[in-house]
Amino acid sequence: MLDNQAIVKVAVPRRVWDSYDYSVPSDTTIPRIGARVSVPLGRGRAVGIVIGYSEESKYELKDILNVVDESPFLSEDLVELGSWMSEYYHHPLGSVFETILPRQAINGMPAKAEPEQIWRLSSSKDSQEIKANATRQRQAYEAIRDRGEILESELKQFGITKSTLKALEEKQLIVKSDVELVLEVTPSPYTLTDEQEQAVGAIKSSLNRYESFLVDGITGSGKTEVYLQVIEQVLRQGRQALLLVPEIALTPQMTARFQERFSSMVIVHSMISNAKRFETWTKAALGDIPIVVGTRSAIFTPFRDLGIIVVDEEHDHSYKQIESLRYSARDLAIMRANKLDIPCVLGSATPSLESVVNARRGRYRYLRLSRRPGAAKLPSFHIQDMRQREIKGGICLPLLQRIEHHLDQDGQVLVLINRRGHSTKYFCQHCGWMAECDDCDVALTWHEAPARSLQCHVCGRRYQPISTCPACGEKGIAMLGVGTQQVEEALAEAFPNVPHYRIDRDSIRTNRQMTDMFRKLQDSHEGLLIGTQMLAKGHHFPNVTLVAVIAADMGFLSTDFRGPERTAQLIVQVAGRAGRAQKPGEVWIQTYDPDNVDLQSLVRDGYEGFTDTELKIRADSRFPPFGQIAVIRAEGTDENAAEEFCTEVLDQLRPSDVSVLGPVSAPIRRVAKQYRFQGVVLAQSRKQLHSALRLVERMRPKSRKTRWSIDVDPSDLT
DNA sequence: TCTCATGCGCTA
DNA sequence: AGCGCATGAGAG
Repeated sequence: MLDNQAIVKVAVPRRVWDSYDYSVPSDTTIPRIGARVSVPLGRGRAVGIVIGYSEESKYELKDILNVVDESPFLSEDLVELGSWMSEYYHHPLGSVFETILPRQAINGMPAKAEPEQIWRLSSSKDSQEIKANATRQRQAYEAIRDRGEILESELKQFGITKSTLKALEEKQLIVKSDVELVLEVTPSPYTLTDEQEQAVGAIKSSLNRYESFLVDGITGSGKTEVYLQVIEQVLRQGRQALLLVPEIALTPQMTARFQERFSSMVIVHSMISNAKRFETWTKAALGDIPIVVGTRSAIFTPFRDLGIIVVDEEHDHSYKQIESLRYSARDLAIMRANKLDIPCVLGSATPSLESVVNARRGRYRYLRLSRRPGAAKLPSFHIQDMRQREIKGGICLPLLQRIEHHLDQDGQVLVLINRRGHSTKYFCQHCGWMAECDDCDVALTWHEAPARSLQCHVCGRRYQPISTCPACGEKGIAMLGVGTQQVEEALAEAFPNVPHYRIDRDSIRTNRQMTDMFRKLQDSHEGLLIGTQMLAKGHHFPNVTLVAVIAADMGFLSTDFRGPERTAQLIVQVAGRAGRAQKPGEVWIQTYDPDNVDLQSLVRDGYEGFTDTELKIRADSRFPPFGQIAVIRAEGTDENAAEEFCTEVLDQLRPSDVSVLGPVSAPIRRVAKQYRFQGVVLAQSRKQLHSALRLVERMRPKSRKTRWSIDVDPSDLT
């Protein structure tokens, strides 16, 4: 081997902690950082990413087999981000790149980007030539006509295929051409409020350098318009933009707003096919896509020249991946913006406590949008003490009367109950037996719909209903605990003439169903909506004048340190969907614990008041954002092995200057036959936390059946 | 992760 | 001895 041979450091997509060194044959051009290379690995081969170079290596090196990409597949900032993630999340470097890269990239698929096609009508012919039964063709034709011109990829989203377009093309009704990346912006139809103006100005003044902003804007205050205007500015500079959204299926108006405003945009989300994601990647990397809108994993999209990252609804927990590599896309957005020296905008009506504290400490610039454009008023909050009240379908009588009152006044009522199903307990009155999942340590939920069955809400397993108790043989089956179906049943009985709609995962499976239901509601005066947290996202309900929160206690009294935060966010988000028109709304929260401090401050001083109260509690307990936290989890079918390994890891941590709590079994001890144990690691500083975790990160359980993980900045302790 | 070497229990 | 399976280590 020659002395001066080039050596590349390659991250191989396997569960390994370090990069591997390979030599580059002298007749091969040295691959660039971020490029994929095919390398021999053990007996086989792998496609990895070049993450650096080296002068020498202590290993007997093998040559790389070939260079897959001439221009880098991952931008350099993503290569750095990958290494940073491996250290920060204490996760093997190779697995980190496995998470970052789309499947096709790991399989070595070449990154060739075909030019995007755009369709428009041809001048001469008219639509008479489309046969009456060719509904797809008509649909495509009309979409193209209505928009003037439209991307083929957008048409595909409406379910229009290449063959449909080809048929229209042959009829000479439409023509296609390659997309020229000319930015087309439809002017804003809105006049900005002073606050919006200020926010836009502040962000625009720091384009081209790193700064983070927290846009704390109540629902309806026009955060989206702020995003649109700053992104427009970034695009005018010829740079690209990344917008992260919680769950694209539930944020239709956000994507619609962007599509109306900008000509070429691509939607990426976690549900999209791998092929599509790969294509989007290669195009964004080449600079052929100006804006990418996507969920969590879109944070790993490579860009040629990214100019801004916006994280909408930054408090949303779907930004945190809760398995394997447990990253937070919101935190990575900040990291990535910092590395690229570009601004990062976090927006929310209910900012996370972390972000609130970061803003207060001056790490983020705080931008507040406290007013709604137009006359729309904010709802008022009230507590309904339900102690010693008669209860019907989970709702106490005074609240039921209030619902009646609002319905009489032609107002719609929204009832929030964050539990699917009919009854959460199914038991024998005679002997006390209760239906539980065979594979999990949880009670089964009784469902009337879509089929009468018992369901495990943890693993999804279903069971047939029974008429006699399997323990004592008596016919004494009864139910307790209220879910959406039971509330719906009770309200339908109480108000038989009012149309009611249930919104949960069982009743609404597609975005279309949601939209249809939403339309019906808009057209009618009266209406009862009963639903879960699905109500907190996406659609607004302008005719709703009363929001009734049925089971807030579960959340506020939850043992999880983030329970109250989540509950407050959910209530405020749902409240924000209501009463946007002239009618001011009311929010009533029924509770058995009216003196709860979190609840009191929420009702008295709104989300901001809640934030102050809850931050004091967090400060006292040294939990985030006033301390650094990680959770060690171990699970396996062998209960003792899992617990022992968890103990072993925690014992290794104890001597360092962190506090270690546990091991304890997880709140649900067994899920899908796996016994779960966990421990909490609390530290004063990041440095302390990470040097402690470094001691244990490479530990391996005795048996392969025991699996374990480190969760840095956990979103909850479940 | 994937692959291979090792070693143990079981059977004949 | 020979087979199947679980376990542990290494890959550059």
